[in-house]
Amino acid sequence: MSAIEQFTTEVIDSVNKALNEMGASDIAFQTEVPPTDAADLAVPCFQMSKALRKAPAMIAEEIASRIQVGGTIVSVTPVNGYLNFKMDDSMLVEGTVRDILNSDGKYGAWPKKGIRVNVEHTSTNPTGPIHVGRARNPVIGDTLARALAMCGYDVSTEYYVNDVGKQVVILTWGVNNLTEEQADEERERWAKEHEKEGQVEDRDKTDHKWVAFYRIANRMMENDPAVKEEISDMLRRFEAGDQEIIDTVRKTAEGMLDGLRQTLGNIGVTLDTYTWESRFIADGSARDVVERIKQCDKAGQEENGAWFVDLKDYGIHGKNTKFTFTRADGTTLYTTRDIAYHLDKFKRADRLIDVLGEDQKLGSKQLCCVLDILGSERMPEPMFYSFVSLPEGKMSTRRGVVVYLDDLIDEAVARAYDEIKQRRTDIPEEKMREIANAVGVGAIRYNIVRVQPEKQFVFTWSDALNFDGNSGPFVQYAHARACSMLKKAGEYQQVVDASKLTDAAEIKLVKVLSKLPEVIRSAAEDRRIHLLPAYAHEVASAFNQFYAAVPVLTSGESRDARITLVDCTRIVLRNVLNTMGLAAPEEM
RNA sequence: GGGCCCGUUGCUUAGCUAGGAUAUAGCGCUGGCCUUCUAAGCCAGAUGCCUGGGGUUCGAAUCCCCACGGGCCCGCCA
Repeated sequence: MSAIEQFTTEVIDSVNKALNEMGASDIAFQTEVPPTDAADLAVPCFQMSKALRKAPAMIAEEIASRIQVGGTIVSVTPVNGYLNFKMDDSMLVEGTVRDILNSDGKYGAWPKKGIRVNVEHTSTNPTGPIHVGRARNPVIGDTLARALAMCGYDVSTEYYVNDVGKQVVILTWGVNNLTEEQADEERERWAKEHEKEGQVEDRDKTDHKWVAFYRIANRMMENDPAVKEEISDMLRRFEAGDQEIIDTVRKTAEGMLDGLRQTLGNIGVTLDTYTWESRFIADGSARDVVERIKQCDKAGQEENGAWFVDLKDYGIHGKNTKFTFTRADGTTLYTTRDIAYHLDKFKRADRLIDVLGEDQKLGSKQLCCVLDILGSERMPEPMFYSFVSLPEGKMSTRRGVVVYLDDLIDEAVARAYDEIKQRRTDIPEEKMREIANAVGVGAIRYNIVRVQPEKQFVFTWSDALNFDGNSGPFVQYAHARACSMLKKAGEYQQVVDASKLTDAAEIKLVKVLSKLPEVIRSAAEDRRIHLLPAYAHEVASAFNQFYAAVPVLTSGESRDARITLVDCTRIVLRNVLNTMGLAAPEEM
């Protein structure tokens, strides 16, 4: 048990004991971390007021008078109806420092739970590069997955690749029927049209190279009846299960995915499994879903050959209650396959989390309804994020109002490189590149997770490239600073001695360090991953204050204890950074 | 027309699920700090009718209702 947990337990026990003596044993109360420094933990007495028929202030006084300090509790004072408890600093310091040193890389982590969680994220259609709007998805998904792993879950991550349907078929037609010359022309035309946005499409990556084909194909389909017929024919053959077409489309999607995967890798996101949508057509499981729904009595209804389920009993309103799961020609729909996909995922994991754009809310709810109709006891847990827009409006690849993630990465890394180049002359070029990469990518990821997913997000370059204050680089810098001090320290004795760490800045720092396990728990269990950057900033900030307040390497008899504290801070910073998917550079 | 989400200072943001003590931080702004260990830093200061209106409560940024403003959804698309 950590020092803080011990303290909390003792506070609860002592209040319970006092209430017991007062003849009120069953009264519920809460503990909270007070906003003032006057206390480490507080118990508000307002709720007890009714049952005890006394004013909160009086209750607080009476309870306080019955509590004998001891153990980790060093004082208890009644203030305005609150019981303010102070914790013994030396126990906090020694307990926390010992925990951190013993656990090291595992500090903040929780014991294995033996529960498998599958996190599906990103899953963008393989028809073009990832733009910063969609970038919220991999960053949120990957961070959540890391937090869950720290929290003791067995985590797997998964990308659902959409290789079925009109979009990819159009792209496939373009890639296979258009020439490089046509694509070059298109790129030139596009570049001219979007000159002021500075958009280049000369990247040697499939996702960027192939958008030109995609755009031409879309245009031709609208204007050229012959092309339209050709594509429609491909679609028909695809749905009929023509293996040749299915394979060709799959190949295109795979090519596209190569580019997307590179981009994801560049921001530190790798996924364990890529599941192809076409699989659920090929293995017949989508068909099975159709048959199973049809057989549920209250469920399947037919209308002009197409089948649907009426969901009005599920709290769905208006015209959304009609959920169609087959076309008139008997073929399945995206959502039907998605049901098959979720049933498949349930075989592989105990809990499923889907990271989805807010446009998927209705679809996700309908999916859950149908799973319920099919008798599933488990449900996927969706996590939604709102869209990112640009100051000039909604992001749209077609209108060219878009910032590609690759461009953002390049820009951020370049800025980080300039920054290092300015301040350091002693680091070899290759090392500088490596640090610039860590810092640039860190700034991007941090900037995305720091905002609650459900909030709307307006992308600005100045925010995304912020390296100060509440930013990734700020935290990374604190880590690098700690590493640098440890390097300079040379020989020292690792000590756990609270009598040598008594400065207010030291106590404050230790208090902050002691919170990591609870932050990890809440980030994972409550899916509040934005707590991670907030906490990381708190640690870095407390460390910087400590750094300014107290000399470390030249501090005589406190030297070893302080260096040990620096090492603890280094461990905590590195662990939070890793949980957020940010690199922890040792120098910057 | 129906439904879901968001609305905190010049800008961005925490707190809201479990209502309580002076509402959290960052950017920007003003003024200080590099002969202590990395100034991507530290210190001090100014800035808020928590969108508006009702209600519940001893007490509301937090819960309920109604407006207003912004986003998203309502295909035999994916």
